[in-house]
Amino acid sequence: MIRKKRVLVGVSGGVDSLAAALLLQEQGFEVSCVTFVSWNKETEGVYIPPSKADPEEAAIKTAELCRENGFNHYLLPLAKEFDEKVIQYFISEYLSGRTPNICSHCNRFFKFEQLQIAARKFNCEYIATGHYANIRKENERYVISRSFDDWKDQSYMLWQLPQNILKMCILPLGNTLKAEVKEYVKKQGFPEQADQNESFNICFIPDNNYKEFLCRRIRSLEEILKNGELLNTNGEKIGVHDGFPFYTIGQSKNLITGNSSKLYVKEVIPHKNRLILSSKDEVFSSVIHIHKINFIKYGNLQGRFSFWVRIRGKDHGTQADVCFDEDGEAIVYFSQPAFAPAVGQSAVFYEGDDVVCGGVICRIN
RNA sequence: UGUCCGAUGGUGUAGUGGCAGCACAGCAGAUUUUGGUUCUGUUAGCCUAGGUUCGAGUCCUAGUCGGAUAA
Repeated sequence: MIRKKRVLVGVSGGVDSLAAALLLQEQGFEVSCVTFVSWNKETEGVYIPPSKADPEEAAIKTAELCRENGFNHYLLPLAKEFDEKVIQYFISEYLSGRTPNICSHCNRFFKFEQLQIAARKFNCEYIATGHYANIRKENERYVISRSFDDWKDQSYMLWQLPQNILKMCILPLGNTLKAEVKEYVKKQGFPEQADQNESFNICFIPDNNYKEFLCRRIRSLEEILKNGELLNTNGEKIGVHDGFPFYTIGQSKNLITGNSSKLYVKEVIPHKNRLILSSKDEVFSSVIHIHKINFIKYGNLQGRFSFWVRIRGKDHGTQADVCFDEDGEAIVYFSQPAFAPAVGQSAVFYEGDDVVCGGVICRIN
């Protein structure tokens, strides 16, 4: 008898990863599941509101659910790794005046990497998640492309994945609509999971207050940085702010200026704890620089190309000319100015539905 | 000191003697595997004391505060 192919599915307790596991089982895989406990009550700075489930308890419930359905299930406590790879990065980026694309970073340096490590350990040749995107092999390369469900597409968050991970990665939901996934999970006998709310926001900041998180994590941060200057584009002081890490380019919330029209953060100047504000028109940029490029569809590109570029998750994209240089950096010339590209965010390049490559925005012109 | 001008939510402003509006900020929802954006809803105000009037943010008088100006 031919041995079934083994796949390790990262399950969070939500609908999508559960659907992925069930679908793979239907397709004839031997399915094992793993749940990471990325933080717990003791993790510094993480506050779990009373309304939210304790991550350890939630993981145990997920484990029970999987085992009841005949899956192997492994529970991995990875709070230390998560802290080192994800939370530290998050903090240091904000303290440097950048805006980290934390999900994208986590997928690369924590989630998929740990899945790969666990797969080796548990003797699985494939890994899988409930992400909405597709992976196919073409010309000896593994190519990520947009999901069939245009609205749910998560290919933007996966651009950093290296070929050796993509090679062993299966995304079973790439050709399915979210509504179908919910229906499927319900039919399989999990109505409770099917009706769960979408996960959203930064996962380790359940109340979505990242300012409070930073302040809990770094003692007296607020005290040191309060009363920073708000300047207009003429260099005139028009107010004060709570500290540069709590703002990002394009932001208009939480700016008390007394100005009668809406103002947006145009520039963050960390060493002076200063924010430059302007009207919305002035926050558009035509040229951005990117680094830390990861090539997906083709190997190293050199020279000038025309691609669609997305600079945030829910961005339909902008046509742009991209010039790659020899140092692994690139300059992006948008055909139409893009609103509020922020240093630290991901720029992902598409050719049709395919992800060509991505990079981290390092400079705005 | 005289004269003139002004005072309306936290901020900036509209308001023929007839229901005090608008914008920005704030707050609350919606949306969202990142930040942010966007959308919807909502809190909150006539400097004080008199007077005229059926009725005063509006007209009159005085005061308080702010600005301008003259010596």
